[in-house]
Amino acid sequence: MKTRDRILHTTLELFNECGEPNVTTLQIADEMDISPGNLYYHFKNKTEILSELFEWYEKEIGEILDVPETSLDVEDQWLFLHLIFEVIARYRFLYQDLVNVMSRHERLANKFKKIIMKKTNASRQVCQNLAQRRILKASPQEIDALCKSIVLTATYWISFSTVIDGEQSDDTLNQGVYQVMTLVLPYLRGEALAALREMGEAYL
Amino acid sequence: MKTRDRILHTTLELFNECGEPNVTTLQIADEMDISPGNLYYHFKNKTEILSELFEWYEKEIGEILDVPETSLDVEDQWLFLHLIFEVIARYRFLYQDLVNVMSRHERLANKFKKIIMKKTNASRQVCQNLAQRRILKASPQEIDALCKSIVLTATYWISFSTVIDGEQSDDTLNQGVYQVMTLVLPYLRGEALAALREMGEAYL
DNA sequence: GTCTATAGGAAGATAGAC
DNA sequence: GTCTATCTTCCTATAGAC
Repeated sequence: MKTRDRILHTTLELFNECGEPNVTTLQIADEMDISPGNLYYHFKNKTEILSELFEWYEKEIGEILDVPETSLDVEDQWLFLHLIFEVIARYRFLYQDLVNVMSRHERLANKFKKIIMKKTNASRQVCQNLAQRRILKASPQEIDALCKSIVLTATYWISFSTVIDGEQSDDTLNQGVYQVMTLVLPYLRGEALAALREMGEAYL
Repeated sequence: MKTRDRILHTTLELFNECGEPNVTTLQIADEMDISPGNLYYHFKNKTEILSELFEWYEKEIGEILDVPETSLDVEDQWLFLHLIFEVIARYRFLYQDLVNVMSRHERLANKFKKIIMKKTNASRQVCQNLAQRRILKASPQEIDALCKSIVLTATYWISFSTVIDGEQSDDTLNQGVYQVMTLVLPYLRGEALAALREMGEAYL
């Protein structure tokens, strides 16, 4: 792996572990056993590293969100949710210092906002589709509020469980998926409700 | 007002506006037109100011949470929720850089965790009470998950709306209360459901 | 591409006069 | 109680040799 790429990977790891504001360029260089001068040969400054990591994130999340969800089975939609959670976990440094990072980088803030919108729209499509197929019963306002709750939960789940559990464990993500399930559950009817309840058991 | 108190008030304002990590002791002193030396006469360091502000927060939130909620009418419980949101808004700097601030202050992290637990217990009591009175219909697991969602939403609502709306407006808090309402709504039955729906209209 | 050395600056905190 | 001056430390970023 080229030095430039190693810098990006090391930085991502340190950001996730210590929080972006707490990581210095010297620390990154130290961790890799290169000199700070070398780091600055590859990147103009810390912001440039951050921007490139954000592009990685944008690409990965985009690839998932761009799949037309309406074509999916109900079960597949939980897989879809799982994939979203996994990307968020991989770039959790963005979420754990969200307001802070975004307040210092206006360009990223706008892009991030768009991604949140995209997520909200994706979950709205899923819900409306389920409503049409009579699997889910909810008014348009209820669907709007539900989707907001889904995105809010997905956005902050990892931070929240870090606060209450101290550290993340292996099934932090599973619990997040389960938590989103419980948001949708009361709106489901008949056999879909039973099926989801059963799936939920597996997560407990 | 004594200088010591002025420092605390000014700091709270700056923390909420700029984020705790972005506020320096010099900035606080400048804002008040005193010297940094004077500030350090009243407080040993920045952490000591933060700790005292946290004690304010702890006291204010404690006073609300210590009211026995089970004695309240359903309508009063929304007022209760509103009061919680107001305190969170007054100390929003804690919430906007939650992971960051807590990772640098272990003592505060433990206390904050306890407050989250207290909030979860309070909302569980409310829900169980409503369930006993047959106003709410949900299994114990459902109540657990619901309460987690309520606390998660209350915790991150202000941050979330900052991200999606850019700035906070006057009814950010109202929208937060509404959002929590929509979490509870699908579990309500009969006239309580209708009453809450009606209340919800007022918030839209 | 990589290193060493260092400039330049910001932030936390202290000393000592008034 | 308050000020000015200053120390120290840490971090970003650059210069110049190899």
